[in-house]
Amino acid sequence: MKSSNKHEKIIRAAVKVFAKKGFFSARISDIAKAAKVADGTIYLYFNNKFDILISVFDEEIGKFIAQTKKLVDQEENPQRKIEIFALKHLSMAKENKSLAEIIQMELRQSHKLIKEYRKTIFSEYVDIISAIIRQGQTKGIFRKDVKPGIAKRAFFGALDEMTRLWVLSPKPPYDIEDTAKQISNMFLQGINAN
Amino acid sequence: MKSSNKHEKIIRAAVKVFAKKGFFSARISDIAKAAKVADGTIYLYFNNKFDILISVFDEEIGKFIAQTKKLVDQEENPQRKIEIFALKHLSMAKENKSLAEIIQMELRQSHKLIKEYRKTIFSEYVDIISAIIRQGQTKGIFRKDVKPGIAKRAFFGALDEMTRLWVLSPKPPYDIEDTAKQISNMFLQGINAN
DNA sequence: TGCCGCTAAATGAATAACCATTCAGGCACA
DNA sequence: TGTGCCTGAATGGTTATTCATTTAGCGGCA
Repeated sequence: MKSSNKHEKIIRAAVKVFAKKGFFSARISDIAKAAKVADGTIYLYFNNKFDILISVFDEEIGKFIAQTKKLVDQEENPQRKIEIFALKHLSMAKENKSLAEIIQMELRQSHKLIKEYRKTIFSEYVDIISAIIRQGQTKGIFRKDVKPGIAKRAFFGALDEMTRLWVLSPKPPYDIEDTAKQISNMFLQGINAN
Repeated sequence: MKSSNKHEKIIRAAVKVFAKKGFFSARISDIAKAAKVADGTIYLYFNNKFDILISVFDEEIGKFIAQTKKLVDQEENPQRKIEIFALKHLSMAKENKSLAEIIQMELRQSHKLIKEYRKTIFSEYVDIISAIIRQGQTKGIFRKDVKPGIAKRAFFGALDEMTRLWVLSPKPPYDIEDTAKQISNMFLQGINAN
């Protein structure tokens, strides 16, 4: 049995347990049980509880951001790029509900390290949006008086709030694709140059 | 010395301590020290630590929602209503940073009670927006194909994400009124009927 | 006014529970 | 038998909550 195997098993278990209980209420023994290893084994692969959380962020969220970038890069048209981003974001929330839940909850903690972490990793993600906006402004498709720094947050915030709905509800109250279309549509009309 | 005085002192101290450390890392003795009372005194006014958090929500957030409703009701024009809502929301974050911080963090916890709580109190708040949208649709000002349930979340999410920026940054990176105007402007153009 | 006794409020040290982390030993395979 | 991985009970530190004791305020009485 490869050690990497166990590392992964623990990460996967942690995603589930953190999502269900939140970081502080989750016990190491919960994670151990879910991963089917002994409590002590966890400390062979991670330094401490916090380190598990950080690893979840790094490995799972990092993967997702890379995917999104790649998808967006494959498209030329800024408007289509926006639509793709929205759809990818919401699909993630649907397909990986536990991870979405952790992003929702834990990345907003006041813990210093998490705050720093959030700034770094999320800037990278949200800046995908502002890059698209600037590109569209250069091409004359988007209004020039819209500040990319504000617009990117507005768009991300809208998607994030929809995600919250998914996370809180047992069943998706709206269709993912409809929602992505509606949100990006509204946003595109909002920043559309006449 | 009135007992209500002490209740309030504790609540105010709790807002500060929770904002700084987060609910789980905040110690009762921290709150007691900040409120200048003995640890035990807190239990004369609250059942337990969680009860303090809930009271913070009830009393402080409740106050704020009532204010917002009143402001919005005083205006007739749906577009102006939207602008007023945005400005009020962002002003709150600026003027009461600690409270905004707690809303950002704690209302997203996975704790069952908090989840329930969030649903109830936030529906009330966000439904102010959907009511405005419906009103505008009836008047023919807003697009009819926009779903109020989605649009309200998009707008709220945009504001909430800007709030997060305030909360995370030591100094507001954008001017409140500019931001409120930019966000509501973008949103209004986005849902504008032609 | 000054004193006494009573009640409610406040105190903070002691308790008790919880749980992250450690580590002495066990197991399996070469 | 030696090596490396794994185990899970024991440890120790932390902190919410309790409660025996103190303090403050008040009314009645001489």
